[in-house]
Amino acid sequence: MVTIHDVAKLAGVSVATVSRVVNENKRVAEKTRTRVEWAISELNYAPSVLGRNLRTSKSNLLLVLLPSISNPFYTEIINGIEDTAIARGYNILLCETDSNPKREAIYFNLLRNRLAEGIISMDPSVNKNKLLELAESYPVVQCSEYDTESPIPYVTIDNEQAAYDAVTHLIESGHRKIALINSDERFLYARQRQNGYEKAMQKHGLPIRDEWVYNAEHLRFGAGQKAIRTLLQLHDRPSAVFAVSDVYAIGALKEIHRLGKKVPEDIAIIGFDKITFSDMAFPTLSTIAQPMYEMGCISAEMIMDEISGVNVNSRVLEHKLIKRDST
Amino acid sequence: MVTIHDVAKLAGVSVATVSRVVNENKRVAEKTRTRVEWAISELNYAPSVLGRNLRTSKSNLLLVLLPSISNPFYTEIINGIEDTAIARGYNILLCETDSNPKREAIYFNLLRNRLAEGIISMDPSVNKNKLLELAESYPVVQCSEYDTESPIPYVTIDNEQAAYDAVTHLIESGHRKIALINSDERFLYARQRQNGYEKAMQKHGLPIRDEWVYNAEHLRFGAGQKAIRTLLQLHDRPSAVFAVSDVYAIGALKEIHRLGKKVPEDIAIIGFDKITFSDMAFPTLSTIAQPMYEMGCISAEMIMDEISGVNVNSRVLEHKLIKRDST
DNA sequence: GTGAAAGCGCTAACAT
DNA sequence: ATGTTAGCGCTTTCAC
Repeated sequence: MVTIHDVAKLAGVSVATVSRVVNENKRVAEKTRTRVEWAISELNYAPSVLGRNLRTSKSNLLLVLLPSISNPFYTEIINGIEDTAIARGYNILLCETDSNPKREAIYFNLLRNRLAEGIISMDPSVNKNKLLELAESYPVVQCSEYDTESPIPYVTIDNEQAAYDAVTHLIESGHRKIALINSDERFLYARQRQNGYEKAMQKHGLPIRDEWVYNAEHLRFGAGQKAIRTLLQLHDRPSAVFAVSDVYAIGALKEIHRLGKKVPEDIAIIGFDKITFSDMAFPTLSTIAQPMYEMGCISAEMIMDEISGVNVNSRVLEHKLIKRDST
Repeated sequence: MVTIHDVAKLAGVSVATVSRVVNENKRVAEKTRTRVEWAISELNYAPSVLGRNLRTSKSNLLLVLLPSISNPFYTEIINGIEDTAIARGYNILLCETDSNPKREAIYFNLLRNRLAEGIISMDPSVNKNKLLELAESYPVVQCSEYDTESPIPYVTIDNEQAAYDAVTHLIESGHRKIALINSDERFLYARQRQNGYEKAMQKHGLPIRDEWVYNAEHLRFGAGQKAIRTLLQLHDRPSAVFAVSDVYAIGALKEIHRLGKKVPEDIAIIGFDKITFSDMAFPTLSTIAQPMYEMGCISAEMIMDEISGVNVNSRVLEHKLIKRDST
């Protein structure tokens, strides 16, 4: 490995001068600078991030914590984070936790070791206490999922209102028996969307039956298929379904079709997120659009501001009802 | 930040002893070990990756280079890489290059700086020369895309044979006019699959018309939609299409449906990869299954073997024709 | 069994 | 304008 010493030797200067050139410090004579730059390219020298970090605690690296890379919802947020980070000279390190506390701990340590300068958490199953403890000493931002009672800044949408809008759309389309495919209630967004569902139903004097609320296990197409199978077997069958994720909704769409029924005639479906696939499904999926890309951009801005000592405020962004063929 | 010195002080020992305990070196008295361990947990100490790396060049970090996180094809490979790496104590750093040489350079430097110990490249647009140069000094493995003439070990499938199988399936279903939706011909897989397409056509004495070969721009659904629109406008229209990616095929499926035509009656479609969504599309997509997860596992094994000095050989894995409703 | 000290590559005072 | 040097947190000889 080529070190700063090799360059200094070849250029016939001290390591300090090389460091000055590399860091674009002004106080170097033009002639010296040229010679050093020549030596650098001659040796194909790249400064060690390790050595630099150790000295300056500056890695220009951001950690992004997410439960799984397989969900397209995160994919689009990440695009936003990346573009924004890159523009300000930061690079990101994607950390898939798989909801595994051990892996989470490894990534937290990366931050505590100053290998990264800040962390954006999108993991709903993150250990809230550990994250809070981390946030006391290091820059932390939460994206999408957050904690109502913690001081950690976040960017999100109004999940309750969004769910309310989705269900109201179904009601206004003439549905009275509306089911909910929810994910794990441990997650804040799941509870908030369930609240929105319930409020919309109550507002219109519609009954909520326990058996119409289905909690899916994993965030996969298969879970949506299983959910709709259960719902369709009910004695008192719902005529419409609100799924808290497009992934569930698309699985449901597929399964309904496989069973020879029609959407929205036999049963209407609305999803949540507006992932790219939602427009490729048959029929096209009505959904609640989250500004994923923007959420990514904003959380990246927030974390970089925090790092540079600027005060940041949480943000609640706008969602949008997208009416398509499934309702 | 808590350092090894803090722990040493609290435990009343030297930093060397703390280091021994942390690294599970045998030569520490039971009593001392207990006291040190107590101090560690008392202070919530986590060894600095930075300091350790600088000394040992051991980061237990793997770099994974990919063009875009949005393609589900990569997602499943990454799952395989992650599971395998984690099992052997490595963590991975996902690096999205967006086919941008500058970003590529940043990640290469991470390797040259020993911040990571090896790199798995899945980027078809990677700079072959730079990668080759890197491979002379550091562990490098290519996954899916590779270079026929370079000594860098790779894991892939037989793209030509797989494409041949896909097209043969269409021919055996009675099609004679078969179009190809390909991606950028700069990519090896694109050229190989085109070869397979041509060989299958020639083998059965079928004509290949230039206008039946469409090169899409970006790997997005929209590109598939655009491609099929062009193909359907041809005077001499193909009755079947082989798309080199499920993403193109699904876009095509959607567009055909939107135009009021039927698959496979009006036009048959076969894709490539077998991404999860291919089974959610309407109709379900026939495709060539790549063992993505396995490819990930094997490339991870390969890179870790390389790192530990074990000799590794390139691997060509089996593909499989999946007949579903679109053909 | 344990400690002292050198040194990994780098930056930033401080000196010249 | 440039060089000298301490020290970032850690591991690892080499003494004791």
